[in-house]
Amino acid sequence: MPELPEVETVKRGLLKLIVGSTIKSVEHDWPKSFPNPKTDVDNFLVGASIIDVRRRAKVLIIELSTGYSLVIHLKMTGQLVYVGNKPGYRFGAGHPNDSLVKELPDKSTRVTFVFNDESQLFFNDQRKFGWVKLFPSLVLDNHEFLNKLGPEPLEPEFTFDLFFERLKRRKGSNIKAVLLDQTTLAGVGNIYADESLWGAMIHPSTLAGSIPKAKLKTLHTEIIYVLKLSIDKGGSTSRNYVNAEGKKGNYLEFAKVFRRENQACPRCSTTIEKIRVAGRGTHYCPKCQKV
DNA sequence: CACTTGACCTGTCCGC
DNA sequence: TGCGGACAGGTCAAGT
Repeated sequence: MPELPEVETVKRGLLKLIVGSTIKSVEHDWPKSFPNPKTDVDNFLVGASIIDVRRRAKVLIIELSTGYSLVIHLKMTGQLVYVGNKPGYRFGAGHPNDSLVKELPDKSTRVTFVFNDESQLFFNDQRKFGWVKLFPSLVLDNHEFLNKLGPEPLEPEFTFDLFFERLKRRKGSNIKAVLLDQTTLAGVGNIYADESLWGAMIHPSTLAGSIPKAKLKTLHTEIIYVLKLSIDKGGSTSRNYVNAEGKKGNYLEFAKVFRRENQACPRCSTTIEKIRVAGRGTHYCPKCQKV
C-alpha cells in the first residue's frame, strides 16, 4: 500500500472532494473488505454527511455526522477514487498516462459509496487485504488499534530524542525491520525505509542497536525529508497506487534506490543491488551503505 | 517481551 | 503458448 505520503495525498484529495457530501447508498461485494453489521450501516452510514477526513499512520478516518467514522486501511493495493461533479473536476480527463483507472466500477471495486448528488466514491482493492470499518468516533482515539501506533514522523512530537528512545526496545532487529514496525514509528513502509536508509548511508541489515548515534540522527532527518518530498510529488506509484482523482504519484522519478537495482547509485555510481531483508525486497548501494 | 515467519489475496512477470 | 514459482506501497497471528 500506500505508505504515509500516499495516504496523506488521498486524504487531501478527499478533503476537497467529499466533505459536506451526504451518503445515499453503499454497495459491497467482498465481506472482509467491509466487515460491518447491517444495522450499523443502516443507522450510522446511510444518510450520514462527511464532516472531516483525517489520517493516522497509514489509516484514513472519515468522520461522519452520525457520531461514527469510516476507518479505512488500503494495505497493498487499495484505492479510494472519487468520480463526480465537483466544479473543475473531471475523472480521467485528458491525461491517460496519469491514470491507472479508466472506468469505475471495475473488477477490483469492493465498496461503492453513492452520494446524494450521484457522485461516487469507489474503494478498489485488487488483493483484498484492505478494509473499510465503521467505528463510533468517540472510541477511536482510545482504540488500541490506533493507540499502539508509534509517533507521526511529520508532527513536531517526532524529535530525535523520541526516535532514539523508541529504537531502544528494538536493538536486536535489523534497522529495516524496525523502520517497518508501525509501533516504533508510524507511516514508513518499504519504499521510504529503503530511501531513508540510503540517505543516512546505513545498510538495511544493520542491527539497530549497533548504529552510532550520529548516523541515527541523520536517519531521523532523512525519514522526515523523504516523506515530505514524496507528499510534494503526490506519492509513489509503484504499481497500483492512485490518488482520490485516480491519478498516479511522481515520487519514484526522484527515488534514489527503490526499484533501481542495476542502476548507478546517484552518490557514488556503484551498481545498486536488490536483496531480501525482513522478508521484503530491499534496495541499497553496497558501497555507501556498509553494515 | 522481542523477534521471525507464514498467511491473507490477485495479478503479472520470468524462466523452462 | 503454457505452466510453475516468485514477487508486489502491509499487517497479523502464530511460532521460537
